[in-house]
Amino acid sequence: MTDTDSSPTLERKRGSGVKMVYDLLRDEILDLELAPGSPIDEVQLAERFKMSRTPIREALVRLAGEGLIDTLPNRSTMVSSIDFLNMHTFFDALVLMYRVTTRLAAQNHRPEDLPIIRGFHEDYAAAIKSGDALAMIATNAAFHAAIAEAGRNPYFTGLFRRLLDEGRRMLRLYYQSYEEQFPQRFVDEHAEIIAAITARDLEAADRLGKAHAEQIVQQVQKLFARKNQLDIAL
Amino acid sequence: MTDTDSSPTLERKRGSGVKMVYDLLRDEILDLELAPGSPIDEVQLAERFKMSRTPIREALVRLAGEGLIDTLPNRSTMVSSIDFLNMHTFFDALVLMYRVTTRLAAQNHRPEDLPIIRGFHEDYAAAIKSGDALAMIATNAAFHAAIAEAGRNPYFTGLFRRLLDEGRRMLRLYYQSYEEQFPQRFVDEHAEIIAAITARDLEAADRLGKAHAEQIVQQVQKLFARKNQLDIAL
DNA sequence: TGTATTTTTCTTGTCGACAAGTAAAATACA
DNA sequence: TGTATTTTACTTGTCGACAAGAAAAATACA
Repeated sequence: MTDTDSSPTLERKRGSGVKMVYDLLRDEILDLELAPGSPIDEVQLAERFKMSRTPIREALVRLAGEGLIDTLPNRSTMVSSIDFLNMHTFFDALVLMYRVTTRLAAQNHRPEDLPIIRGFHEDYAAAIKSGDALAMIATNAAFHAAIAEAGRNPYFTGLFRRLLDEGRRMLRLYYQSYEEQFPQRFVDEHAEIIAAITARDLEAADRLGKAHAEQIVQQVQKLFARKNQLDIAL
Repeated sequence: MTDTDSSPTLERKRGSGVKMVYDLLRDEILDLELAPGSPIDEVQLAERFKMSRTPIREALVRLAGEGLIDTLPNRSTMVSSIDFLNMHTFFDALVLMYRVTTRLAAQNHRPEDLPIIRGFHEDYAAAIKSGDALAMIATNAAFHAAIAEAGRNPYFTGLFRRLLDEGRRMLRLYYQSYEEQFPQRFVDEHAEIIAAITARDLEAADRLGKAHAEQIVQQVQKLFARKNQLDIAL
């Protein structure tokens, strides 16, 4: 292995470019660094990442497949908007997935899953304590995603992940302007959920998952209502 | 608009190429004309469709996003295999989606949805009568997809459509060698489901959707068991 | 003859250039 | 001055060619 390469940062491994662009754009979209409706320009991205348009294009096709960007044929492509009118369909799906993934975790989890779940549980508790709203969102999502993985149904985990992503985007929109606390109660509920999963108590897991999801949805809706009220007042 | 074009078939509209390739390959995969594991060669497809590899590639990226093909980096890409080991996760998801979409249809359907649903119901009855197994699969899927649309939750309809696609592929595998009848009973159950939706009876819709789904799953599993038994005997 | 190494072949990944299509700008016309 | 039409500018879609990586084939060596 002769080390004659002089520019290590410029030379990426073949195929790593699309993944990098995909991951980065995905994060920027979900973190609202790229606001909904923002135009996405291929040549601009090509210059930014110092590669040709081809791999950029592939990343964009993937993102479009997940509904994160919208493409108008022959015209432009932009970050997809958040559909507030049909938010209830989102909440319906979210609650059901919370329920079913928690139940399946109680049924199908393996011993090695529990430490992972507990780890995210502690991260979440820490986020609550520190008052970092964005960390709360992230760790809560990670906690429930880990539970879903332990349930071992890829169809459900797939949908659930998409919903959590979309939720991340929506919450980010509101937490930009507010510092809000998720109540301590959520931490206790997480602990109960872990107990039910560990005990393989399907019914309890189902019930707790549903109740917890509805709590969260209520909290979010309360947040939205207050925000809208303020918007109207201003 | 001067009509100087001499070769109408060769000149496709800009952007229509990827859709054509995508749709066609998708159908071929779901109909098992392309068997699971079949290699997919870009240049071969490019020659077949008389276009460059670029639009072919875009179609393949889309198909990969839906899990219909698997790509080994720098090596090959092939039609994704059917996972028989974890078929129960597929059935779990399918039953739940049958349930929830039927319930939501009872809740959210609009008058204009019912004729569409009834239309597919009649198509299904006709398929049963004619004994055409593949038509049974297709019309049954169309019937339930229409119900899901009437439920108006894009998250659920999205997952459900994917599940129905995957089911189409699995059943196609078994109906290649067998001529099997779905019982007349399924037609009656469809009629009951329509009645519950029309009456906006959520609980009945939920119950019927679940029972119907479990019937179908049982039927399919029975089919699989007999097929496997035969395979062993041979 | 059997194994390690090199060479070849084949497929995918990336590139730069060009063509088609659309929106905005500029011009013509009333 | 206001509207219709042409021109321009810019973005996306497609192409052909080349480079990188990996498997298969061929060769060298014991």
